[in-house]
Amino acid sequence: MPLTDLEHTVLGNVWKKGECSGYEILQEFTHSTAAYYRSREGAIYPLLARLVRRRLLRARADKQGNRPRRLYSISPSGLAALKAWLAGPIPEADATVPPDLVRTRIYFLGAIEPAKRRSMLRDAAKRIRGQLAANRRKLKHFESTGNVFAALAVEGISVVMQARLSWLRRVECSPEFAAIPRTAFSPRQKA
Amino acid sequence: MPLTDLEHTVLGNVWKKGECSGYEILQEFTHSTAAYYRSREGAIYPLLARLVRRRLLRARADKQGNRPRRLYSISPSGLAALKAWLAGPIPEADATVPPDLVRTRIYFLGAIEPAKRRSMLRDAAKRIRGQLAANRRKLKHFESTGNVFAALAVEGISVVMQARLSWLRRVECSPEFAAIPRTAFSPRQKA
DNA sequence: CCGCTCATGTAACTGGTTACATGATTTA
DNA sequence: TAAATCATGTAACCAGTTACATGAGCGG
Repeated sequence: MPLTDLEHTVLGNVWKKGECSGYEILQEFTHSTAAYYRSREGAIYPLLARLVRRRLLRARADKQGNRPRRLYSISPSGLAALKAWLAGPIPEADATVPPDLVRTRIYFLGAIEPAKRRSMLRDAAKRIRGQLAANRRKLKHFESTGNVFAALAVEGISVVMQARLSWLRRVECSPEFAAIPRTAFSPRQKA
Repeated sequence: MPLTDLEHTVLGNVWKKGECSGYEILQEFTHSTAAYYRSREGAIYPLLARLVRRRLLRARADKQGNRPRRLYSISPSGLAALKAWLAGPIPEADATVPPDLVRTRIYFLGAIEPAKRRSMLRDAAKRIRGQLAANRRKLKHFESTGNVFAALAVEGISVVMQARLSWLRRVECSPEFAAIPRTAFSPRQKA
């Protein structure tokens, strides 16, 4: 059975960190700025056990430190699986637009009155700007530590967030955001 | 219990279409360009039944047409739920970066050799360009039918896809895509 | 000694996926 | 008449969520 996206991502994280505890991996996910990756213990610990069972990760007990913990490292077959995922063809689904619940809301925004549409847009833009600020800090950190690929990925986050913002500004200027509300059964109604 | 994102989206679709069959809603999802929304019968039909049970949708049998089918329409409380979702504050998670498996791959791209990195980027860019072309057709369609909010949403897709593409081009120009491969345990190694 | 972080789990649940089943009607 | 599409489901499964449990060490 093929690995899930989350499994590939954990595999990649263990490769990138080198030998590390489950808790460290967990932190990486819970502290992620991207909500998508904020996984919990209930996801990560069983997943690590799964990858060990499949011999993609190796685990050993660490008694050196103060607290007892299990240290994971990637196995040769794990590295092979990671490389296959990275070098293999991009699944068509991974190239489609990522889900965006703000965009989805706008698709249905005709259902509420113009004043509320505008406040919704302002709210969305404000939150996205906040995300962008946090992102810039992250980028600086990765650049200063020479983590080149992480920096490139974070740049990718920034350009997408900026694109979303500039699009929201364009939406705000659209005539529909001052016009009379359009109702469900007269979708062709024009100003 | 609050509605899921998919439930809100279906609710919105029924509002937008007016009275319609489960199959029509299903088509909307299976034919979506965004992989995220490509739900199957097993998701949509039980979901519709759930919304009917919660009185957010109404169902009636249609015997007029050739094939027997159930027609769904949004109820007053359903419309209220939709409006509350649209006008309510954007959850912080919905404002974070959408997941992007291409970006995730790039985060770990140091694991494969430069030649493979480049071919991966070319592959990703090619597929995203294909998506963009399909998108332009959709935009034209919505513009010509006066579906203003759908057109705005599709514009949102376009700007994000273009941002991803321009970012991929920048990544391709980065020195790491010609340099010697970086390994897991010497992440600070520089050209 | 109280609360926080480190550290590892488990048990119940559930939304959505996969895959199958069924039958009628239209189109080639 | 065969294939495609319309149309509606169900049953098994499973990854990930929610929520809880536990205990050790550390800082104030």
